[in-house]
Amino acid sequence: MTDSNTPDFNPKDGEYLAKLQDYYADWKSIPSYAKLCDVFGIASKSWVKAILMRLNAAGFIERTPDGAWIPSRAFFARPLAESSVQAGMPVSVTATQGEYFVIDEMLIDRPSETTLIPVRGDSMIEAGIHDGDVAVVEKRNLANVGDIVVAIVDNEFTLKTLDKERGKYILRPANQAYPIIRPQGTLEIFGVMTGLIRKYRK
Amino acid sequence: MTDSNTPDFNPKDGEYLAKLQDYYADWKSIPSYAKLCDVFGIASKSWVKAILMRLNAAGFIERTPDGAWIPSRAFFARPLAESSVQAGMPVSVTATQGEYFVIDEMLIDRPSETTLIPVRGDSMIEAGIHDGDVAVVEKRNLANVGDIVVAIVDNEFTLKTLDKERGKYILRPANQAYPIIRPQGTLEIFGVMTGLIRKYRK
DNA sequence: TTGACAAAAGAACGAACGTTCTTTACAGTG
DNA sequence: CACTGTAAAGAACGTTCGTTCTTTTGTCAA
Repeated sequence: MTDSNTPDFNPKDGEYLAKLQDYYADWKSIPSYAKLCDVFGIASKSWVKAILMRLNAAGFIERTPDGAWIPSRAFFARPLAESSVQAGMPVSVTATQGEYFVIDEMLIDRPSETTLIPVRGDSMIEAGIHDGDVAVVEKRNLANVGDIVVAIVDNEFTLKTLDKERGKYILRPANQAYPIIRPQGTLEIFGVMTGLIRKYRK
Repeated sequence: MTDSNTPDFNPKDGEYLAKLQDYYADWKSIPSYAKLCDVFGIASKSWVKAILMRLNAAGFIERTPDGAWIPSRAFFARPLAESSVQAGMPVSVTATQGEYFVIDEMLIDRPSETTLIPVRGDSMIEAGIHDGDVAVVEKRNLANVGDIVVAIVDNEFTLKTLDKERGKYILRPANQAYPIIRPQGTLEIFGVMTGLIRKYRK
Protein backbone atom coordinates (compact mmCIF):
# COMPACT_ATOMS: atom_id res chain seq x y z
CA MET A 1 0.00 0.00 0.00
CA THR A 2 1.30 3.38 -0.94
CA ASP A 3 -1.80 5.22 0.11
CA SER A 4 -5.03 4.43 1.84
CA ASN A 5 -7.34 5.42 -1.01
CA THR A 6 -5.22 4.49 -4.02
CA PRO A 7 -4.47 0.80 -3.84
CA ASP A 8 -1.33 -0.60 -5.36
CA PHE A 9 -0.88 -1.31 -9.01
CA ASN A 10 -1.34 -5.04 -9.21
CA PRO A 11 -0.33 -7.61 -11.83
CA LYS A 12 -3.80 -7.73 -13.31
CA ASP A 13 -3.65 -4.02 -14.01
CA GLY A 14 -0.74 -4.81 -16.29
CA GLU A 15 -3.11 -6.74 -18.52
CA TYR A 16 -5.56 -3.88 -18.56
CA LEU A 17 -2.77 -1.50 -19.40
CA ALA A 18 -1.75 -3.72 -22.30
CA LYS A 19 -5.30 -3.74 -23.64
CA LEU A 20 -5.52 -0.01 -23.33
CA GLN A 21 -2.21 0.37 -25.13
CA ASP A 22 -3.49 -1.79 -27.94
CA TYR A 23 -6.64 0.26 -28.24
CA TYR A 24 -4.62 3.43 -28.20
CA ALA A 25 -2.30 2.15 -30.89
CA ASP A 26 -5.35 1.65 -33.07
CA TRP A 27 -7.30 4.82 -32.37
CA LYS A 28 -4.97 7.27 -30.69
CA SER A 29 -7.49 8.09 -28.04
CA ILE A 30 -8.77 6.77 -24.76
CA PRO A 31 -12.48 6.02 -25.09
CA SER A 32 -15.31 6.45 -22.61
CA TYR A 33 -15.76 4.25 -19.57
CA ALA A 34 -18.52 2.37 -21.33
CA LYS A 35 -16.25 1.55 -24.28
CA LEU A 36 -13.47 0.62 -21.91
CA CYS A 37 -15.74 -2.04 -20.47
CA ASP A 38 -15.56 -3.75 -23.86
CA VAL A 39 -11.87 -3.11 -24.20
CA PHE A 40 -11.08 -4.53 -20.79
CA GLY A 41 -13.64 -7.29 -21.11
CA ILE A 42 -15.51 -6.36 -17.95
CA ALA A 43 -19.05 -5.11 -17.42
CA SER A 44 -18.65 -2.52 -14.73
CA LYS A 45 -18.01 1.15 -15.34
CA SER A 46 -17.12 1.69 -11.73
CA TRP A 47 -14.48 -0.96 -11.95
CA VAL A 48 -13.13 0.67 -15.08
CA LYS A 49 -12.78 3.83 -13.10
CA ALA A 50 -10.98 2.03 -10.33
CA ILE A 51 -8.55 0.63 -12.88
CA LEU A 52 -7.93 4.00 -14.49
CA MET A 53 -7.32 5.50 -11.08
CA ARG A 54 -4.65 2.92 -10.37
CA LEU A 55 -3.07 3.40 -13.79
CA ASN A 56 -3.09 7.08 -13.04
CA ALA A 57 -1.49 6.58 -9.65
CA ALA A 58 1.13 4.41 -11.31
CA GLY A 59 1.91 7.21 -13.75
CA PHE A 60 0.71 5.65 -16.99
CA ILE A 61 -2.11 8.04 -17.70
CA GLU A 62 -3.13 11.51 -16.62
CA ARG A 63 -6.00 13.90 -17.07
CA THR A 64 -6.28 17.17 -18.90
CA PRO A 65 -7.72 20.14 -17.03
CA ASP A 66 -10.90 19.30 -18.91
CA GLY A 67 -11.02 15.87 -17.32
CA ALA A 68 -10.11 13.85 -20.39
CA TRP A 69 -7.72 10.96 -19.96
CA ILE A 70 -4.48 11.08 -21.88
CA PRO A 71 -1.47 8.78 -21.85
CA SER A 72 1.66 9.99 -20.12
CA ARG A 73 5.22 9.22 -21.04
CA ALA A 74 5.34 5.95 -19.16
CA PHE A 75 2.41 4.75 -21.24
CA PHE A 76 4.72 4.46 -24.23
CA ALA A 77 7.76 3.11 -22.48
CA ARG A 78 8.74 -0.28 -23.74
CA PRO A 79 9.99 -3.15 -21.69
CA LEU A 80 13.75 -3.07 -21.21
CA ALA A 81 14.08 -6.31 -23.13
CA GLU A 82 13.71 -4.36 -26.31
CA SER A 83 16.89 -2.39 -25.79
CA SER A 84 18.69 -5.56 -24.90
CA VAL A 85 21.38 -4.91 -27.43
CA GLN A 86 23.97 -4.38 -24.82
CA ALA A 87 23.92 -3.26 -21.27
CA GLY A 88 26.26 -0.37 -21.83
CA MET A 89 25.77 2.43 -19.38
CA PRO A 90 26.84 5.57 -21.22
CA VAL A 91 23.72 6.54 -23.06
CA SER A 92 20.15 5.48 -22.67
CA VAL A 93 18.29 4.19 -25.65
CA THR A 94 14.81 5.57 -25.65
CA ALA A 95 12.65 3.51 -27.90
CA THR A 96 10.48 5.41 -30.27
CA GLN A 97 7.06 6.05 -28.81
CA GLY A 98 4.15 3.95 -29.93
CA GLU A 99 4.74 5.24 -33.44
CA TYR A 100 3.08 8.57 -33.33
CA PHE A 101 4.77 11.87 -33.86
CA VAL A 102 7.35 11.94 -31.13
CA ILE A 103 9.87 14.20 -32.74
CA ASP A 104 7.26 16.69 -33.76
CA GLU A 105 6.08 16.80 -30.20
CA MET A 106 9.62 17.31 -28.93
CA LEU A 107 10.41 20.16 -31.23
CA ILE A 108 7.19 22.11 -31.55
CA ASP A 109 5.43 23.79 -28.68
CA ARG A 110 3.27 26.23 -30.59
CA PRO A 111 2.36 24.79 -33.96
CA SER A 112 0.56 27.87 -35.19
CA GLU A 113 3.61 30.07 -34.66
CA THR A 114 6.18 27.65 -35.91
CA THR A 115 7.64 27.32 -39.34
CA LEU A 116 10.47 25.31 -40.83
CA ILE A 117 13.15 27.10 -42.77
CA PRO A 118 15.93 25.40 -44.71
CA VAL A 119 19.37 26.76 -43.92
CA ARG A 120 21.69 27.85 -46.69
CA GLY A 121 25.32 28.70 -46.34
CA ASP A 122 27.83 28.10 -43.59
CA SER A 123 27.67 31.31 -41.64
CA MET A 124 26.59 29.47 -38.51
CA ILE A 125 28.82 26.45 -38.92
CA GLU A 126 30.58 26.91 -35.62
CA ALA A 127 27.24 26.66 -33.88
CA GLY A 128 26.77 23.29 -35.49
CA ILE A 129 24.28 24.57 -38.03
CA HIS A 130 25.14 23.30 -41.49
CA ASP A 131 24.10 24.04 -45.02
CA GLY A 132 21.02 21.97 -45.74
CA ASP A 133 19.84 21.73 -42.15
CA VAL A 134 16.31 22.78 -41.37
CA ALA A 135 15.71 25.37 -38.69
CA VAL A 136 12.64 25.19 -36.49
CA VAL A 137 11.61 28.79 -36.05
CA GLU A 138 9.03 30.24 -33.73
CA LYS A 139 7.70 33.45 -35.16
CA ARG A 140 7.89 36.45 -32.87
CA ASN A 141 9.37 39.90 -32.80
CA LEU A 142 11.16 39.77 -29.51
CA ALA A 143 14.27 37.82 -28.70
CA ASN A 144 16.91 37.75 -26.01
CA VAL A 145 20.60 38.28 -26.35
CA GLY A 146 22.14 34.90 -27.07
CA ASP A 147 19.16 33.57 -29.00
CA ILE A 148 19.69 32.40 -32.52
CA VAL A 149 17.28 34.47 -34.54
CA VAL A 150 15.98 34.75 -38.05
CA ALA A 151 16.28 38.44 -38.87
CA ILE A 152 15.35 40.39 -41.92
CA VAL A 153 18.30 42.38 -43.20
CA ASP A 154 18.24 44.13 -46.56
CA ASN A 155 15.13 42.23 -47.50
CA GLU A 156 16.78 38.91 -46.86
CA PHE A 157 16.37 36.31 -44.19
CA THR A 158 19.47 35.69 -42.22
CA LEU A 159 20.19 33.34 -39.36
CA LYS A 160 22.49 34.77 -36.71
CA THR A 161 23.04 35.00 -33.00
CA LEU A 162 21.52 38.07 -31.43
CA ASP A 163 23.92 40.10 -29.35
CA LYS A 164 24.31 43.59 -27.99
CA GLU A 165 27.21 45.94 -28.49
CA ARG A 166 27.34 49.34 -26.83
CA GLY A 167 23.60 49.31 -26.31
CA LYS A 168 22.79 48.38 -29.89
CA TYR A 169 21.67 45.04 -31.21
CA ILE A 170 24.00 43.23 -33.55
CA LEU A 171 23.88 39.95 -35.42
CA ARG A 172 26.84 37.71 -34.84
CA PRO A 173 27.62 34.88 -37.25
CA ALA A 174 29.23 31.71 -35.99
CA ASN A 175 31.95 31.71 -38.59
CA GLN A 176 35.14 33.79 -38.57
CA ALA A 177 34.88 34.37 -42.28
CA TYR A 178 31.67 36.34 -41.98
CA PRO A 179 31.32 39.88 -40.68
CA ILE A 180 29.23 40.95 -37.74
CA ILE A 181 26.10 42.68 -38.95
CA ARG A 182 25.40 46.04 -37.35
CA PRO A 183 22.00 47.09 -38.62
CA GLN A 184 21.40 50.78 -39.05
CA GLY A 185 18.00 51.75 -37.82
CA THR A 186 15.76 49.11 -36.37
CA LEU A 187 16.44 45.44 -36.46
CA GLU A 188 13.56 43.36 -37.69
CA ILE A 189 13.28 39.96 -36.06
CA PHE A 190 11.25 37.37 -37.89
CA GLY A 191 11.50 34.64 -35.31
CA VAL A 192 13.62 32.69 -32.88
CA MET A 193 15.25 29.39 -33.66
CA THR A 194 13.99 26.75 -31.25
CA GLY A 195 15.22 23.61 -32.90
CA LEU A 196 17.26 21.98 -35.62
CA ILE A 197 16.60 19.08 -37.93
CA ARG A 198 19.21 17.37 -40.04
CA LYS A 199 18.87 14.43 -42.33
CA TYR A 200 21.84 12.44 -43.54
CA ARG A 201 21.62 11.09 -47.04
CA LYS A 202 21.07 7.39 -47.07
CA MET B 1 -17.58 23.48 -53.66
CA THR B 2 -16.58 19.91 -53.43
CA ASP B 3 -19.88 18.67 -52.14
CA SER B 4 -23.32 20.01 -51.53
CA ASN B 5 -23.42 19.36 -47.80
CA THR B 6 -19.78 19.86 -46.87
CA PRO B 7 -18.81 23.41 -47.73
CA ASP B 8 -15.26 24.26 -48.64
CA PHE B 9 -12.45 24.74 -46.21
CA ASN B 10 -12.13 28.50 -46.02
CA PRO B 11 -9.32 30.76 -44.80
CA LYS B 12 -11.00 31.33 -41.47
CA ASP B 13 -10.99 27.63 -40.81
CA GLY B 14 -7.21 27.87 -41.02
CA GLU B 15 -7.27 30.00 -37.89
CA TYR B 16 -9.48 27.54 -36.11
CA LEU B 17 -7.19 24.73 -37.16
CA ALA B 18 -4.23 26.65 -35.76
CA LYS B 19 -5.97 27.10 -32.43
CA LEU B 20 -6.86 23.46 -32.33
CA GLN B 21 -3.28 22.51 -33.11
CA ASP B 22 -2.03 24.69 -30.29
CA TYR B 23 -4.50 23.14 -27.88
CA TYR B 24 -3.48 19.69 -29.02
CA ALA B 25 0.19 20.48 -28.57
CA ASP B 26 -0.59 21.29 -24.96
CA TRP B 27 -2.99 18.51 -24.06
CA LYS B 28 -2.74 15.83 -26.70
CA SER B 29 -6.45 15.50 -27.00
CA ILE B 30 -9.34 17.18 -28.72
CA PRO B 31 -11.78 18.41 -26.09
CA SER B 32 -15.55 18.53 -26.08
CA TYR B 33 -17.57 20.94 -28.20
CA ALA B 34 -18.20 23.11 -25.17
CA LYS B 35 -14.46 23.43 -24.50
CA LEU B 36 -13.83 24.06 -28.16
CA CYS B 37 -16.09 27.09 -27.90
CA ASP B 38 -13.50 28.55 -25.55
CA VAL B 39 -10.60 27.39 -27.66
CA PHE B 40 -12.06 28.86 -30.83
CA GLY B 41 -13.40 31.91 -29.08
CA ILE B 42 -16.97 31.43 -30.20
CA ALA B 43 -20.14 30.75 -28.23
CA SER B 44 -21.98 28.29 -30.39
CA LYS B 45 -21.58 24.55 -30.15
CA SER B 46 -23.34 24.04 -33.44
CA TRP B 47 -20.83 26.24 -35.14
CA VAL B 48 -18.00 24.30 -33.54
CA LYS B 49 -19.46 21.22 -35.08
CA ALA B 50 -19.69 22.87 -38.48
CA ILE B 51 -16.03 23.79 -38.22
CA LEU B 52 -14.97 20.30 -37.21
CA MET B 53 -16.94 18.87 -40.10
CA ARG B 54 -15.06 21.08 -42.51
CA LEU B 55 -11.71 20.23 -40.94
CA ASN B 56 -12.74 16.62 -41.29
CA ALA B 57 -13.66 17.05 -44.93
CA ALA B 58 -10.33 18.75 -45.49
CA GLY B 59 -8.54 15.75 -44.00
CA PHE B 60 -7.12 17.28 -40.85
CA ILE B 61 -9.13 15.31 -38.35
CA GLU B 62 -11.11 12.10 -38.29
CA ARG B 63 -13.31 10.13 -35.95
CA THR B 64 -12.81 6.85 -34.21
CA PRO B 65 -15.54 4.23 -34.51
CA ASP B 66 -16.56 5.44 -31.07
CA GLY B 67 -17.17 8.92 -32.37
CA ALA B 68 -14.20 10.63 -30.78
CA TRP B 69 -12.29 13.15 -32.83
CA ILE B 70 -8.63 12.47 -33.45
CA PRO B 71 -6.07 14.29 -35.58
CA SER B 72 -4.99 12.70 -38.81
CA ARG B 73 -1.63 12.87 -40.49
CA ALA B 74 -2.23 16.20 -42.18
CA PHE B 75 -2.87 17.71 -38.77
CA PHE B 76 0.84 17.43 -38.07
CA ALA B 77 2.08 18.84 -41.33
CA ARG B 78 4.32 21.84 -40.78
CA PRO B 79 4.84 24.65 -43.26
CA LEU B 80 8.23 24.67 -44.92
CA ALA B 81 9.34 28.12 -45.98
CA GLU B 82 9.88 28.23 -49.70
CA SER B 83 12.83 30.54 -49.43
CA SER B 84 15.71 29.47 -47.32
CA VAL B 85 17.41 31.81 -44.97
CA GLN B 86 19.97 34.03 -46.63
CA ALA B 87 18.38 34.07 -50.01
CA GLY B 88 15.48 35.69 -51.69
CA MET B 89 13.11 38.13 -50.22
CA PRO B 90 11.23 37.82 -46.99
CA VAL B 91 8.19 36.22 -48.50
CA SER B 92 5.48 35.92 -45.97
CA VAL B 93 6.03 32.49 -44.64
CA THR B 94 2.51 32.48 -43.36
CA ALA B 95 1.32 32.14 -46.92
CA THR B 96 -0.86 29.10 -47.06
CA GLN B 97 0.64 27.73 -50.21
CA GLY B 98 4.05 26.22 -50.28
CA GLU B 99 5.35 22.95 -49.00
CA TYR B 100 4.28 21.13 -45.92
CA PHE B 101 5.80 18.13 -44.34
CA VAL B 102 5.61 15.94 -41.32
CA ILE B 103 8.81 15.99 -39.34
CA ASP B 104 8.71 12.42 -38.13
CA GLU B 105 8.04 11.06 -41.56
CA MET B 106 10.90 13.03 -42.96
CA LEU B 107 13.35 11.73 -40.39
CA ILE B 108 12.12 8.20 -39.88
CA ASP B 109 11.72 5.77 -42.72
CA ARG B 110 11.44 2.58 -40.72
CA PRO B 111 9.86 3.29 -37.37
CA SER B 112 10.36 -0.18 -36.02
CA GLU B 113 14.08 -0.10 -36.76
CA THR B 114 14.65 3.42 -35.58
CA THR B 115 15.66 4.64 -32.19
CA LEU B 116 16.51 7.99 -30.70
CA ILE B 117 19.74 8.28 -28.80
CA PRO B 118 20.81 11.34 -26.84
CA VAL B 119 24.35 12.37 -27.67
CA ARG B 120 26.81 12.82 -24.85
CA GLY B 121 30.14 14.50 -25.14
CA ASP B 122 31.76 16.51 -27.87
CA SER B 123 33.68 13.90 -29.81
CA MET B 124 31.70 14.69 -32.96
CA ILE B 125 31.57 18.43 -32.57
CA GLU B 126 33.30 19.15 -35.86
CA ALA B 127 30.53 17.29 -37.62
CA GLY B 128 28.04 19.65 -36.03
CA ILE B 129 26.87 17.11 -33.49
CA HIS B 130 26.75 18.63 -30.04
CA ASP B 131 26.37 17.40 -26.53
CA GLY B 132 22.66 17.14 -25.83
CA ASP B 133 21.61 16.60 -29.43
CA VAL B 134 19.49 13.60 -30.22
CA ALA B 135 20.63 11.18 -32.89
CA VAL B 136 18.12 9.39 -35.08
CA VAL B 137 19.58 5.95 -35.50
CA GLU B 138 18.47 3.17 -37.77
CA LYS B 139 19.39 -0.16 -36.25
CA ARG B 140 21.39 -2.41 -38.54
CA ASN B 141 24.70 -4.21 -38.58
CA LEU B 142 26.04 -3.01 -41.87
CA ALA B 143 27.30 0.43 -42.70
CA ASN B 144 29.36 2.09 -45.38
CA VAL B 145 32.57 3.97 -45.03
CA GLY B 146 31.70 7.58 -44.34
CA ASP B 147 28.52 6.80 -42.43
CA ILE B 148 28.16 8.08 -38.93
CA VAL B 149 27.53 4.99 -36.87
CA VAL B 150 26.64 3.98 -33.37
CA ALA B 151 29.14 1.28 -32.49
CA ILE B 152 29.60 -0.79 -29.40
CA VAL B 153 33.13 -0.52 -28.09
CA ASP B 154 34.11 -1.90 -24.71
CA ASN B 155 30.47 -2.37 -23.82
CA GLU B 156 29.71 1.24 -24.47
CA PHE B 157 27.79 3.00 -27.19
CA THR B 158 29.86 5.42 -29.15
CA LEU B 159 29.03 7.69 -32.05
CA LYS B 160 31.75 7.98 -34.67
CA THR B 161 32.38 8.14 -38.38
CA LEU B 162 33.10 4.76 -39.93
CA ASP B 163 36.27 4.63 -41.97
CA LYS B 164 38.74 2.11 -43.30
CA GLU B 165 42.48 2.03 -42.77
CA ARG B 166 44.69 -0.59 -44.37
CA GLY B 167 41.72 -2.85 -44.92
CA LYS B 168 40.50 -2.58 -41.37
CA TYR B 169 37.52 -0.64 -40.09
CA ILE B 170 38.22 2.23 -37.76
CA LEU B 171 36.06 4.75 -35.90
CA ARG B 172 37.01 8.32 -36.49
CA PRO B 173 35.87 11.06 -34.12
CA ALA B 174 35.21 14.55 -35.41
CA ASN B 175 37.33 16.23 -32.80
CA GLN B 176 41.09 16.55 -32.82
CA ALA B 177 41.23 15.96 -29.09
CA TYR B 178 39.91 12.43 -29.40
CA PRO B 179 41.82 9.42 -30.64
CA ILE B 180 40.88 7.27 -33.58
CA ILE B 181 39.47 4.00 -32.36
CA ARG B 182 41.03 0.91 -33.95
CA PRO B 183 39.01 -2.00 -32.65
CA GLN B 184 40.83 -5.28 -32.24
CA GLY B 185 38.74 -8.17 -33.44
CA THR B 186 35.33 -7.47 -34.90
CA LEU B 187 33.62 -4.15 -34.83
CA GLU B 188 30.08 -4.29 -33.63
CA ILE B 189 27.76 -1.81 -35.29
CA PHE B 190 24.55 -0.98 -33.49
CA GLY B 191 23.10 1.28 -36.13
CA VAL B 192 23.58 4.09 -38.58
CA MET B 193 22.82 7.70 -37.86
CA THR B 194 20.21 8.97 -40.28
CA GLY B 195 19.22 12.22 -38.67
CA LEU B 196 19.81 14.76 -35.98
CA ILE B 197 17.48 16.66 -33.69
CA ARG B 198 18.44 19.59 -31.54
CA LYS B 199 16.29 21.66 -29.25
CA TYR B 200 17.36 25.06 -28.02
CA ARG B 201 16.29 26.00 -24.54
CA LYS B 202 13.58 28.58 -24.56
C1' DT C 1 -17.84 -24.23 5.84
C1' DT C 2 -17.36 -20.21 7.28
C1' DG C 3 -15.34 -15.69 7.28
C1' DA C 4 -12.94 -12.19 4.99
C1' DC C 5 -11.47 -9.69 1.31
C1' DA C 6 -10.73 -8.40 -3.50
C1' DA C 7 -12.80 -8.34 -8.08
C1' DA C 8 -16.52 -7.35 -10.55
C1' DA C 9 -21.36 -6.27 -11.49
C1' DG C 10 -25.33 -3.45 -11.28
C1' DA C 11 -28.45 0.41 -10.41
C1' DA C 12 -29.31 5.07 -10.19
C1' DC C 13 -28.62 9.98 -11.17
C1' DG C 14 -27.34 14.57 -12.33
C1' DA C 15 -24.31 16.83 -15.26
C1' DA C 16 -22.23 17.17 -19.59
C1' DC C 17 -22.34 16.02 -24.29
C1' DG C 18 -23.45 15.98 -29.28
C1' DT C 19 -26.96 17.02 -32.38
C1' DT C 20 -30.65 19.48 -34.75
C1' DC C 21 -33.28 23.32 -35.66
C1' DT C 22 -34.29 28.15 -35.52
C1' DT C 23 -32.82 32.89 -35.18
C1' DT C 24 -29.79 36.85 -35.37
C1' DA C 25 -25.90 39.73 -37.00
C1' DC C 26 -23.46 41.36 -40.63
C1' DA C 27 -20.87 42.09 -44.92
C1' DG C 28 -21.09 42.13 -49.72
C1' DT C 29 -23.75 42.66 -54.01
C1' DG C 30 -26.97 44.04 -57.30
C1' DC D 1 -32.08 49.71 -50.12
C1' DA D 2 -33.58 45.14 -50.46
C1' DC D 3 -31.33 40.47 -51.40
C1' DT D 4 -28.23 36.83 -50.33
C1' DG D 5 -25.09 34.09 -48.16
C1' DT D 6 -21.97 33.30 -44.37
C1' DA D 7 -20.79 33.38 -39.54
C1' DA D 8 -22.37 32.88 -35.31
C1' DA D 9 -25.65 32.56 -31.49
C1' DG D 10 -29.23 30.35 -28.97
C1' DA D 11 -32.62 27.09 -27.50
C1' DA D 12 -34.14 22.58 -26.97
C1' DC D 13 -33.64 17.61 -26.48
C1' DG D 14 -32.45 12.91 -26.12
C1' DT D 15 -28.25 10.43 -25.25
C1' DT D 16 -24.17 9.35 -23.08
C1' DC D 17 -20.94 10.18 -19.55
C1' DG D 18 -18.67 9.89 -15.10
C1' DT D 19 -19.61 9.16 -10.50
C1' DT D 20 -21.33 7.07 -6.21
C1' DC D 21 -23.33 3.58 -3.73
C1' DT D 22 -24.89 -1.06 -3.12
C1' DT D 23 -24.79 -5.95 -4.22
C1' DT D 24 -22.96 -10.22 -6.00
C1' DT D 25 -19.35 -13.44 -7.15
C1' DG D 26 -14.99 -15.73 -6.64
C1' DT D 27 -10.94 -17.13 -3.99
C1' DC D 28 -8.29 -18.44 -0.37
C1' DA D 29 -7.24 -19.31 4.48
C1' DA D 30 -8.53 -20.40 8.94
